Amino acid sequence: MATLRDVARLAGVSVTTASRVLNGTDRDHPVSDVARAAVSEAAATLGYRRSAAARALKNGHSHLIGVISADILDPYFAEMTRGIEIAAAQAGYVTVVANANRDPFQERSRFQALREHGAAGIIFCGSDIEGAPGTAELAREVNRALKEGTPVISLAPRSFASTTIVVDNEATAYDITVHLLTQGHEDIAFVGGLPGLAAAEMRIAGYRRAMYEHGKLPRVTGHHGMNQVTGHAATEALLAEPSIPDALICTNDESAIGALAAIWHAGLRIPDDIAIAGIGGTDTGRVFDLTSIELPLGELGRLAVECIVNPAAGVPSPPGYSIREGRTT
Amino acid sequence: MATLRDVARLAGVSVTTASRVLNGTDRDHPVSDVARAAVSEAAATLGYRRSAAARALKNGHSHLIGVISADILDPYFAEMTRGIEIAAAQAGYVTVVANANRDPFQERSRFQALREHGAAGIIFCGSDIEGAPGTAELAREVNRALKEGTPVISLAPRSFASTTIVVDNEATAYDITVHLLTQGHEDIAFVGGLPGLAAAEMRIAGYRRAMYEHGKLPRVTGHHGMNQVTGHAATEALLAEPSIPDALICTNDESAIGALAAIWHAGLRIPDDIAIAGIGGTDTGRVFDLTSIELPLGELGRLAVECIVNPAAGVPSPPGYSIREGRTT
DNA sequence: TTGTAGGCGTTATCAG
DNA sequence: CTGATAACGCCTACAA
Repeated sequence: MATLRDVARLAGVSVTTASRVLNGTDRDHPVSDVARAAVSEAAATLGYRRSAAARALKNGHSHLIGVISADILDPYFAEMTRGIEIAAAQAGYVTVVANANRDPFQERSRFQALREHGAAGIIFCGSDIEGAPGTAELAREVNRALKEGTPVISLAPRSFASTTIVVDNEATAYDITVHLLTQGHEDIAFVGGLPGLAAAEMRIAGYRRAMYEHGKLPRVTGHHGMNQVTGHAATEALLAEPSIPDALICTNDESAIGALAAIWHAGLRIPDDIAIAGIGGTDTGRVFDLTSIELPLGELGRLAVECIVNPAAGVPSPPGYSIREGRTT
Repeated sequence: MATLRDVARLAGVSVTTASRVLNGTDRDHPVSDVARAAVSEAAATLGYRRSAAARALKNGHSHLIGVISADILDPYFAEMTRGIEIAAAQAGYVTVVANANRDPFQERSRFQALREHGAAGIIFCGSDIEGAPGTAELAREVNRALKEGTPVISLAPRSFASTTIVVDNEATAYDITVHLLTQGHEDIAFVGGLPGLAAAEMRIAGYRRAMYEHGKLPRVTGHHGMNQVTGHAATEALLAEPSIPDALICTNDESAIGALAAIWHAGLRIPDDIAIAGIGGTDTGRVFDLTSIELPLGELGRLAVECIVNPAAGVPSPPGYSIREGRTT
């Protein structure tokens, strides 16, 4: 690999000058046109590429943004990640993605790896499970990072302290529930979630509040998963019960798609026999024209990157959401 | 941040000894138990974290594996990426993900960024479009990397030279087509693809070959997209035509899901009115019990990592595939 | 078994 | 406008 030294030598200037040209630092440290030209040409002929490692060593941090995702396969998080990646690339950063399965130990080891690599900031996608083993250790690690000046952003409710950019989970579920209630649905079941998972529990709380306020009895089922497979299974079980609900509110779009598949497989009509609504607003939901709470997933990612790249700007307030009325309700 | 020097000082040993303990290099360079203990303790109390930047600078490459994905939202590529991430983490590498939209210019700039960061290897997920502008520049860049010893792996047919691990796209489409044909379907249409996109064109070729061999007329539609939305649109258009086929083979599972949604929306029955098959074997397909060619996506990712982490082992032969018979045919 | 010293490629500082 | 030089944190010959 050609180094800055090589370029400087070939251009007949000092490494300092070469560095200034190649970094556009020639604002404050002017460089003659002839020198600039020589450096550019030398760099081109040598195929010079700067070393991120050396710069990171010098500057104390790299242009890396770390993402710790609960599940990179879940479109909900994938859309966030995509938003992060796009914004990061625009700002000249590259995105490091880690899969952590909501396991605090995995999260911590990935977090440490990211820190070792001098990440400029680390973003958590996905909330945590109350009291899960390893939570305290992770919190300690996050705390240290914060203390040392590395921004940590959470795009979901988390039990450790960090910059948080989230939409109000309780409110989303409340709103969608009220929406179905005013459409005339009476027996609305909630499908999906994970015991202790903050975001899911908040959604259930919102659902419950809406139901109580309208004098209906809440009914939470399939509280053991957040993906298509678990949504499918939970709905199948539900359909086998003596009384089936006339509408389903699912903890997220993925569960809703699973529910939709199950209802379709059972030969029932949507929404005539059972209506379905999700929370998320992912593309998959859109193709099935799923009624859902549309969350600005990519935008959340973009905002997180903003916080890292330009910390001075302060914490942005989370963007709003809206109800997308599809033909599943 | 505590440095190796600090740890050594606190432990009362030299940096060399500290380094040896902290890297497990004390195999070839034995360290006394007391020194080892002192170093470990010092590291712990100081909260020592090694600097990936410094190591990368010293070693000439970092423990980063780059992934350039056509679309990180597409489960097909996301499953590959997940496989890569898991294998990489196991080997002590972190995964850098870049989204490139099948645009050679974007691919090139991401590729360069990855190289600047000293990636140990770079993996391409998704094939390329014949003659797309920028292809030559990207090829040149890839060539340089190869020449300088950076492994480049392609998990899809690509026009530049690189280590390639792909299943036979032509054969997969041929097989699934024959499968439907022997089930008695006569008028089978092919849905989806992108003009010039290598993987898609190969699948179409396989479909054509099977149809010709069975004396049927091929019919390719919706040749302008590979995702759920385009699959949905193409199928809607198809259903509006005077004669509708009795089966659909979709270029990938995503298109197939889109097709399924369209047929469902149209009120037709699957497979009675129209059968559907995909190619991919992603989880979403599984939930809808889609008949599909099951590709070992995660495994492909794992193999790519293998190539990078352990180049001496040589290029693995691509794993096989199988037909998954669902209830959509 | 332990330590010393040089250098990886960059950039900031300071001196022309 | 230009350049010499000193770090940044780590690894590893080489020496003891």
